[in-house]
Amino acid sequence: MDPNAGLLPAPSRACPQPAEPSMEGRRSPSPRVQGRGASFPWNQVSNPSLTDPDWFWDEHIQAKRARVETIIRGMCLSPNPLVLGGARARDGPSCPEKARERKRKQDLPMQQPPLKPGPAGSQGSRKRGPRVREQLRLLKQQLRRLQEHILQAEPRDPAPGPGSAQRRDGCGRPGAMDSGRHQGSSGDLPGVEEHRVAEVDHQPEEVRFLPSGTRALLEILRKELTGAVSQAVDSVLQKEGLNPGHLKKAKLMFFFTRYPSSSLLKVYFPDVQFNRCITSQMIKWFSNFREFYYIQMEKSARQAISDGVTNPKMLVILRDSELFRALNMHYNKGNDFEVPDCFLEVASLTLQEFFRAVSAGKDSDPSWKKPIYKIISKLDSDIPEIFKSPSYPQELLRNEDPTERGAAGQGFLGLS
DNA sequence: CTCTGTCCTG
DNA sequence: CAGGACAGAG
Repeated sequence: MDPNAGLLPAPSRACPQPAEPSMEGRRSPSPRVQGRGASFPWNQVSNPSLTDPDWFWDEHIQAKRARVETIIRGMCLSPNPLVLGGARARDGPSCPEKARERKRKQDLPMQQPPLKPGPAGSQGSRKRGPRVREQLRLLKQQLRRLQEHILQAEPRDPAPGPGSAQRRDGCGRPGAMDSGRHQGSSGDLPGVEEHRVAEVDHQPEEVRFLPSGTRALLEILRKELTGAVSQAVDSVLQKEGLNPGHLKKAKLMFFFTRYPSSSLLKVYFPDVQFNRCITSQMIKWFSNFREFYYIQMEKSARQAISDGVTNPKMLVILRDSELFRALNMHYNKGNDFEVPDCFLEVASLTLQEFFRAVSAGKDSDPSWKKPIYKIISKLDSDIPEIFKSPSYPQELLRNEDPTERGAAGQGFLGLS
């Protein structure tokens, strides 16, 4: 039954954080990086001595090394420092794992506050996705290299003429330390980009006094730091998990399928790494979709009855009806997708079933909706192939603009 | 016991 | 929409 059974590593104890947090946490890392860039030591130097460049050099290298070491130390102590900021708000006893979780950790009272994931080093890294762990490992490695470069340079240049430092450790070549990453990940963070531009174009006076070799090194250091940090932030947040785009897609898929199986979901979300948590979250989405759907149907059916309608066949949902407006607003907010006819047919049928049931007084039975659910569950249609594309709703996401685009029915035609 | 799905709540 | 309780099927 469970396609996941046997595929998942048994010890997957708890689930990665749900999607919601990571969606919103996306903005938080930016200021963090900016802050670091903004407080780089050379911005604070008040009166560099031209006659004693060595002193100057040592002071700043010391300071910089201290910073880097702090970072590295931080990385070692806390395997996941970057996520703690805001992305884990709803982490905790949320996934289906929790039941077993409670069983295993018998030493923990069930009421224990779901706060800390625990001492970072010990159990923190055990459950984390191999992907993230790998990324963090790479980051540590990068920072380590950075530190080594600093240490190499520290014995100071006798006369840091143009290029002397470069020749010694190879740092002079742009990209010597790049070794194939960088790829614009830092550029993805607007704040970082701004800093880079600003500091390159308006180098503080103090920096100009530095020997060119030193300047080059500082430049590289800065790029490495901002690059590495922002890349780490990106990769950690990258959204393993579900993002708003996935939600949007799921809603559109609801027009075709009300009861998608988990295996179907896997096929239509090839970019999602499914695990128990993700799967149940997505199933939950559809459950929520259905809830809204059935509530609307029941409401409409009762309305029709009170309006004096007697023949269920009269109940057909057209694109200009109130019911359609509500549904479209819920599943297709931007009105940027053309609701398929098959959905309207199924919806009309659902409405009629509710009408019949309520008319016949079936609603006195506590489980009177069950038969209706059963009927509707057999009316799923095929989902267009395009939905199998990982980036399908991408184009639609641009129009996420909340500033209304004409209510129901009109926006689409009106704007085309 | 696990997986799904519903219901109710925030 | 997420959490959590709960029910039913397997």
